[in-house]
Amino acid sequence: MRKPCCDKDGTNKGAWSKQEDQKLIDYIRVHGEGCWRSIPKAAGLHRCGKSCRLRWINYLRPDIKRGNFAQDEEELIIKLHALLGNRWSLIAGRLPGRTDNEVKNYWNSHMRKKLLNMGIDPNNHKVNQIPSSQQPQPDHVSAVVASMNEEDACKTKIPADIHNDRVSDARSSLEDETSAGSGSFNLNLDLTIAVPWPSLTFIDEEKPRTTTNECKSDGLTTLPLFQ
DNA sequence: AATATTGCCAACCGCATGGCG
DNA sequence: TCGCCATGCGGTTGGCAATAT
Repeated sequence: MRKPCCDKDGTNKGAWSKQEDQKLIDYIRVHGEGCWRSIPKAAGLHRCGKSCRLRWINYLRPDIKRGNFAQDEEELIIKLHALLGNRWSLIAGRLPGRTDNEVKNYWNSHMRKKLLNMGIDPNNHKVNQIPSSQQPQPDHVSAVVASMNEEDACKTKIPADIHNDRVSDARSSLEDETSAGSGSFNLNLDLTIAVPWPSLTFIDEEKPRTTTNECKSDGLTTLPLFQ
């Protein structure tokens, strides 16, 4: 039986107070991120390290972009989701200032519905046989999907592994998708995306995170599958 | 005005993974 | 090679606000 990630007794749960936020911010400003398990004690917080990490990453980090998603962000999410599946951290990594939790929530509450309304299955991005023709179209979302239907768009091979672990099953599912035959459409994978900013630590030389297939050039980072 | 329903989002939980001894 | 530990990730839940009845 796995031990709990932290001592459940004596730790606060639920919403964070302003005082707690401030303590965490102050601590990280001085000491930086790292060793989340020891941060609560060091910062004088009655929280588990996991909770601190989540709070910092999803809410307190100074570079978080809050508010509605822009049109191009939506388009990017759709493309990336078609490509990667529910790899929210990877998708968020391509959206400067957005967190995986935010992208996930936005997908589940907005995008999913939007696609369904358009007669598109949000899980596999296939157009349903009986599209809901009542929907007002096309907006930019349907335009994205339409672009994904273009012939010859899917020239790109999926690399052996993008992130080594879980992406591989996204890859296999994508391969199923793209090789499924005439029933499925091809995806436009021509995505060249600028490096989001420092939070892309997995390309940091000091922390090589198994993204051996990731390439950098001219200040842009492009996943091999997007090249 | 009161109650029920729905939607959103912050936070939690459990599992997977990688590093290290 | 194995086991432990810390961290990261994705799915799920709980609580609050907005909306409908």
